[in-house]
Amino acid sequence: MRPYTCGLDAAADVIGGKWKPRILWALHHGPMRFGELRREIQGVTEKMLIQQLRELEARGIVHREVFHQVPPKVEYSLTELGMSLNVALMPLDEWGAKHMDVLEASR
Amino acid sequence: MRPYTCGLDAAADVIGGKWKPRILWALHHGPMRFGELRREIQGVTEKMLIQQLRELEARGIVHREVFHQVPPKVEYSLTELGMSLNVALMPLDEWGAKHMDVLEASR
DNA sequence: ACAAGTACCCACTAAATAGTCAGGTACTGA
DNA sequence: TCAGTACCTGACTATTTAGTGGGTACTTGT
Repeated sequence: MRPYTCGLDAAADVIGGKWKPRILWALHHGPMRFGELRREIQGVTEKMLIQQLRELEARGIVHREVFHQVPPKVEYSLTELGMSLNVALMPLDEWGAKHMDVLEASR
Repeated sequence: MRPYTCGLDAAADVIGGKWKPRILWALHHGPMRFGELRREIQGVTEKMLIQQLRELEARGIVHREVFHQVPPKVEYSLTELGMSLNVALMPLDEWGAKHMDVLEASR
């Protein structure tokens, strides 16, 4: 595991993963339950969603809160760090949105 | 190949790949030859570097210019689109740099 | 003659990542 | 009792991504 060579390198490592950007995007508007996330991010399997959420949790990006209820309720939200990450991601989102057509065409 | 759901999704697809952020970072200061890039981005293999460069070229992010000389010379540089991407990546780089210590610790 | 530098390509393997499917608990409502 | 919801876990497979080691063609330096 080589050390990060620049901030971008470190950030890429955190958001790398097929579903992480979508998760971050979904959580932008507030806390969400597991099931809500699953419905929101269509195409993701339960397993992958859990896996990616756990990774983001381990990195301190998302917070996982279990409510001891029946049926069970688990809420995921962005931490302070997660929110600051999302802020840093905004220009990138705008860039992607702006050039969406060209990008769609070239893949 | 699902359509992009948001700009972030599209952008992540473009910069996704083990070496792409490093390449973008390296080209930030101007055009570079293949060999220079290889030396700059230590740890990358020739094959991966070529592969990722080709992908970035196909996406319109980098420009490849061949000089018909012996020994051969090929120069890679950022296109307008590539430069705008790099600008959008700057906050992310800063975020990564700022939280480098926490991020290093949690992997 | 021969190694070294330049910018690659190709076949193959290994590792990382993602997906499928079956299960498991602790309930609620019919 | 039986289906249904919510939130998972673990075994296994498939796909994608990355790495290894070889080869090309040509020239300059020793």
